[in-house]
Amino acid sequence: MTATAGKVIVGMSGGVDSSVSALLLIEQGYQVEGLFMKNWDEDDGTEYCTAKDDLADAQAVCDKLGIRLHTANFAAEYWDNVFEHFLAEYQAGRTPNPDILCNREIKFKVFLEYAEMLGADKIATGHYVRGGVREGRARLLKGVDANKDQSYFLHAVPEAAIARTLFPVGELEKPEVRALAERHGLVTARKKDSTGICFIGERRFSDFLKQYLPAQPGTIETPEGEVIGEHMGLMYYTLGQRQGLGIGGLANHPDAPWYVAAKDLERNVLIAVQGKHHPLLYTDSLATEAMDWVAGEAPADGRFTAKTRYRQEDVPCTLLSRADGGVEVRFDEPQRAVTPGQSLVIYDHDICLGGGVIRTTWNAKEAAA
RNA sequence: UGGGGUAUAGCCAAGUGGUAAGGCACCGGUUUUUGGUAUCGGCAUUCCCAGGUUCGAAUCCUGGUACCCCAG
Repeated sequence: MTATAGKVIVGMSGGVDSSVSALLLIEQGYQVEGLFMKNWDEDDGTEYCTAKDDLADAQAVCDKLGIRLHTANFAAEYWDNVFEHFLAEYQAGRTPNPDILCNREIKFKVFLEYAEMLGADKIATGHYVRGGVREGRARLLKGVDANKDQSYFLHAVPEAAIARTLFPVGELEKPEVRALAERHGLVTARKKDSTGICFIGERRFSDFLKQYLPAQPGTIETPEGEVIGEHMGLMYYTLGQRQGLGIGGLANHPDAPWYVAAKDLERNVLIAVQGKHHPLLYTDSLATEAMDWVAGEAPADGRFTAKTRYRQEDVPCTLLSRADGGVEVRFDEPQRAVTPGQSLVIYDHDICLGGGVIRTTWNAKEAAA
């Protein structure tokens, strides 16, 4: 068994999922080594120095499992291939998802190449997805734990990389993962799930962005043009957002909270509407930039389900491919706050087919009426 | 300087003698490998100020102050 299983390098983040991934691979007979990546060099003091703790945890787990832990710093690649694009998107008024790019450009590219250099046959990560090859083509499936499924973040990873990656925890429910870690005495067993941008961590978001993008204050207005507040810069807000608008009670307006409905870049005006379900927050159609298809090519036009953001149910839609590599999608029901810059990800039941960045949205129903 | 009105938390706002609703905003926790959403909790010993009546006042009385409206 050991002779055929091969060498796997696991991306160890210092969290419970990658810890258990390493554990499972060892049990499966692989020759396992770990690799801890540091892809963000702190420049703002000691407040967010969690990377050190994470490394210590990863090391402790590897020691416990009796495997070697490598470390690598891909901060330069991260900055050039992920962060600069992230800033450019915000600058343009969109809301990017850096972790999707991070997976494609760092974890499943730079890391994969580095692992191959170390002699690995395959890599592994702690993502809640299932990989596999069928009829010669790689496939990406949702994780077994529907609540933790992370296929949304991996839809842009190329077929060849998926084919060389193992996702041990994708077959498990999160509670099982924690129980396994507990049973094997791994220090990460009860560690809180990490959140925030991968490798950067949790931040006060607009403060974080302000370090890179200068403030450009303007007014907040209702769709009718009534000025109801001031914003610090359109790039600090996203569609559907409630917190941070600072709009208190207004005479002659109801008690409901205000949400961002649109950005008027020409006038530098943020358009806000009142009530979580205001019609202007909903659209039923969208068009994307060029798509990334897991299997390398687009499926036939037709009926699928899709997500417009992480952790939302995928909902029924009709897909139409365009000649430029993008797609147009029409949802059966209008969707709330579909946001340019975020990604549309297409599913066929449990199969993640691929996705692309949302470029524009509109309402087909209104247009037809 | 004639008349009328209003003054309650950052904002909107209930409360007209019985010991300060509610909403928004904000802050904190939870959820979450983006942003956001959602959810839970916190948030006026005090009602423009000073006196007075009363067992008891944001609520009644007196005197100030500020703002608004109408009329000049």
